[in-house]
Amino acid sequence: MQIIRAKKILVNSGLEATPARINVLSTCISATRPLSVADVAAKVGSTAHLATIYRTLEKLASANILTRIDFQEGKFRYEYVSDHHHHAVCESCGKVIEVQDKRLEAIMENVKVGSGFSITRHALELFGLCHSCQKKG
Amino acid sequence: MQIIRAKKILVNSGLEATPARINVLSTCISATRPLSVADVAAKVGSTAHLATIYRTLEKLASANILTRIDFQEGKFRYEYVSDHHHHAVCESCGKVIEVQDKRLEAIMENVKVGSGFSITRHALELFGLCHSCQKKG
DNA sequence: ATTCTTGCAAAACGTTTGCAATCCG
DNA sequence: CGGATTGCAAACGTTTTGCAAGAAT
Repeated sequence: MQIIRAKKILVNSGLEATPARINVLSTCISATRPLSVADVAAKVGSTAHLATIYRTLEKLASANILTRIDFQEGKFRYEYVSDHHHHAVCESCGKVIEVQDKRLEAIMENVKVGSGFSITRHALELFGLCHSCQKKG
Repeated sequence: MQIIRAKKILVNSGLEATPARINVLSTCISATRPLSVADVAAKVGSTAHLATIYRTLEKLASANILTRIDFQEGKFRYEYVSDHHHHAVCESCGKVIEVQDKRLEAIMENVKVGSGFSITRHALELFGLCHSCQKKG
């Protein structure tokens, strides 16, 4: 459990450290992969209502404590991250691994878009088959 | 109108060239930006029921005639594309421009993911402010 | 005749919101 | 006290689905 850590993070960010928030955040910290709202709800049980989870995750994302991630499933996921990275998602079994490529980031930094856009964020997700699903054909 | 062209594309792909499909596809071909299902529905009027539009767009995407795009709005968009490219979306006014970066593609081609993923597709979207919205500050 | 496609209505999801009760500073 | 947070229920927008009617091969 990451309850103490979650509490510190909340206080550090000037957010009230309520039980609901502590539970939601510590769940995200403990997770090994980006969690959907339903995932979080299943983990926190009755300690936080679904609507509260939505509000909490949104608030934590606004505070840059969590990152909102989109695997193009028709719903969002949230991840507790320190370093910026991307994901490769297996389209067969759903396995997720983190991907980092310095060349990628270097390019992303200075993608100069012709018509003068100023880019504030980007979303890059990779999709394919993981090692074991490739063998299963 | 791109009706004749739409019809040819459908036949070429072995799909029945029904009025509903022709209307949906020619609408996408004529579009200057990725269309949501509601966008398509507004354009085709009563020539295709909403459920039919969903089914048609999905079918066209499966046949690689359209690309399904996700601007993280809670809904998908569809685009008729010949060349592979990405998008920059203005978060203020919604303006969309196409982005191409050969270095980006070159890297994407051989992102070797440690754990042996084989990458079949990727999604990259850029978000920020367009030229005129930057000035409006 | 048999398969594919469509319209319709209903339902399924994910998400948001109004409001009253409650908690916290 | 006064503002922030929560639970609840209801609503919302997008997408999917079962089914019967219709069209195509």
